[in-house]
Amino acid sequence: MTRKSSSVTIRDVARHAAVSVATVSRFINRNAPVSQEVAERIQQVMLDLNYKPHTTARQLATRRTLTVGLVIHNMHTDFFAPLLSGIEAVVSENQYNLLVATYDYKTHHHRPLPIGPHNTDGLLSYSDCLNEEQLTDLGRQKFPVVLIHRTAPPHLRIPFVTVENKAATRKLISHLIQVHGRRSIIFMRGPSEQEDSYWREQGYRDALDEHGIPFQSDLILCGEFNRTAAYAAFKRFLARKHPPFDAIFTGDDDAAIGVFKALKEAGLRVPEDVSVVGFDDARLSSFLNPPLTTVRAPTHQVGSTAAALLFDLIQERPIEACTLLPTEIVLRRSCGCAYENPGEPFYDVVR
Amino acid sequence: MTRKSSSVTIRDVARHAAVSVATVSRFINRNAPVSQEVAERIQQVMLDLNYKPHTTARQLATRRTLTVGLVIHNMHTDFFAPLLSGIEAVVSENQYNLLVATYDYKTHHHRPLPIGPHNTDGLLSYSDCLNEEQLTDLGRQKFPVVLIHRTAPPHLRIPFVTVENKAATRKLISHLIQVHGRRSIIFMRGPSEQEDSYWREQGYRDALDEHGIPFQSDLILCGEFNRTAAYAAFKRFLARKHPPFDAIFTGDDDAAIGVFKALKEAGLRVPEDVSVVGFDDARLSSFLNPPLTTVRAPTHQVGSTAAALLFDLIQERPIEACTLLPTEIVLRRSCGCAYENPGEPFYDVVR
DNA sequence: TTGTACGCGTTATCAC
DNA sequence: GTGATAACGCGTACAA
Repeated sequence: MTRKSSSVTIRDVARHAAVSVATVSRFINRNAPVSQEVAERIQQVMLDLNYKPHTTARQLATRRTLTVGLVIHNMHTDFFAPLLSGIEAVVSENQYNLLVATYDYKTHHHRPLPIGPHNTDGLLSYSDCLNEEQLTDLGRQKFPVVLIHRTAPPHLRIPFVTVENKAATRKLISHLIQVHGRRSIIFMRGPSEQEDSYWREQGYRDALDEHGIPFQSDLILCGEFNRTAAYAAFKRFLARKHPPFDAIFTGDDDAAIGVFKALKEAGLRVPEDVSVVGFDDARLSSFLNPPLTTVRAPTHQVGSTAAALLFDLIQERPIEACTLLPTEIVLRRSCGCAYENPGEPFYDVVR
Repeated sequence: MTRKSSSVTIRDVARHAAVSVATVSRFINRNAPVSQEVAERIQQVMLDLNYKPHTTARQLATRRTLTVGLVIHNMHTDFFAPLLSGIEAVVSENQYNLLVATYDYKTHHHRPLPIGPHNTDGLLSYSDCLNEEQLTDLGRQKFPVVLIHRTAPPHLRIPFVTVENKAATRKLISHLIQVHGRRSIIFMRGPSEQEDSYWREQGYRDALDEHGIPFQSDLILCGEFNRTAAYAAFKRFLARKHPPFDAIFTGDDDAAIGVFKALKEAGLRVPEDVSVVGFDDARLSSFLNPPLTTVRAPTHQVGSTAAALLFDLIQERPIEACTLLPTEIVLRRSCGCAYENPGEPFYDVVR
């Protein structure tokens, strides 16, 4: 195969510096001593020729890509930016590259995963983008994977990072009951296979139990963690025969936006008529009208922690298999709380 | 060099199927006819062995990475998600991979660009992440680059995609003057080398001229397109001896959030005392209190257009060198407008 | 400290 | 249609 290549290779450098390619390679990778004068000569030639090592060739020779991948459903949520930001910080700190792809086995299952052992050294997978079969397959190859916002299938030892959902939700629902006297609290679920949603619901049920309030399946809606779906679901709920309600846990902050709109259209006031609370403390939540009471999830930290774990895995350091990051409730006005200190800013500028 | 490699290669497939690697390669790439029975045999062996072509080796042989890169300052802005989303859609549609990196020559200039000809087939560069020298260097190598939200240095033929800033800003400022009778309008700049900010300022000046209002440099502040910086800058402005003002163009929507807070703390009402307008129509802008009057910038489309151009470049199709996407003003309440139609939703759920 | 020579997994050219 | 084999650019035993 005779191909002309315009780019300058390590061979060109070696020839101009009158040394062997091995010596140039050693100089570049600093993995074996090179005499002072030879080093200087190579350095100069590299500059003159504007030599750049060819990443792909290096990858093939070393069998390492120095790249990690992130697989995620989509990028439309407020969740995405802080998560990616946390990941990217750790990745660049480790001098690695980051490949991102949107993928969901439910819609893409006919297609192979765009990111995997063939082009990365490790993978971060968000929620249920990958199914159990895919995870099993990766596990069998001992390919480094860290799961984000989901736990690992029991037979696989895949580390994961998620946030504490249950206790925080329980605390928030208890707050609605104890402080604001709410007793008919709607719970909006997220996407069906979402673990966060499952644990939040457990917290909700626990809080009801704790206060002797019977669980009513009529008060369970599906907001899909999404403003549009939540809006539609809540409109349908209002339109049909429904039990009375005085509060809503929207599932997440994005869904709260849709609920706000539906309530507004129905002429219901927040928080006077209905308390509304969310989950995540997204970037916009404190700017909603009224500001949203919610649970703060350390999304940036979820990303950085997951990435750090992935590097531990890649470098074969011992790791923590389960990471549950702490959350805290943030009381604002939508639940009925008021700022007692009038000097406290309505708008939080610095987060 | 003797390395044990656990992965199954094209050679293994060839051996098991009793054909040559060339035939297997042809079958995989469908670039030459292969007899029916051989094809079936290869297919079966590939399944049995769970063979996956090695991307890196393929890249080295073809000299193509099937990957494009995005270089961006940081991911903290609301701007980032729709931009990336637009890019990713086109990239995956073209069966390419996307490498993302945060980089800014002003802070990273000691480090080489993590993404470039060595690991991608093309580059998208946001704003002023790369300096002219770096762009010149890439241009010399005829490496495909598309700039986002900045124009190309005049001597380089690098296509770019940005939005119409000047006319929209002029229209918005004129609206403040004509409809709301504002005449002392603060203008907040963005980061100093930001071209968007420059053109928005031209639009501002034109609007003043048009209505015979003298330009006052005392009314020019620097909000940095950032809520925290805008808050601080505006607080300083209020604290010092300053001319009277009755409206503020905040530069972008993020900065408007900081301005909202500072006004609130100063006991000034929006829009009764001061009209506030932004630029971008970020995801949260219609949810602010009051909803923000602004200019809608098609950020998702900026991303998808830039990516599409990059593929044109890579595939050597003819391209449009300059793309200026249209913007439109969005009147909400912060300028003083009210919704005339009471049925119109306060919250826009579907964008 | 340096050079030689081979291997990494694939594509593509050539001959058959 | 098919097979043998030289690239692709670099890393690294091994020998010197």
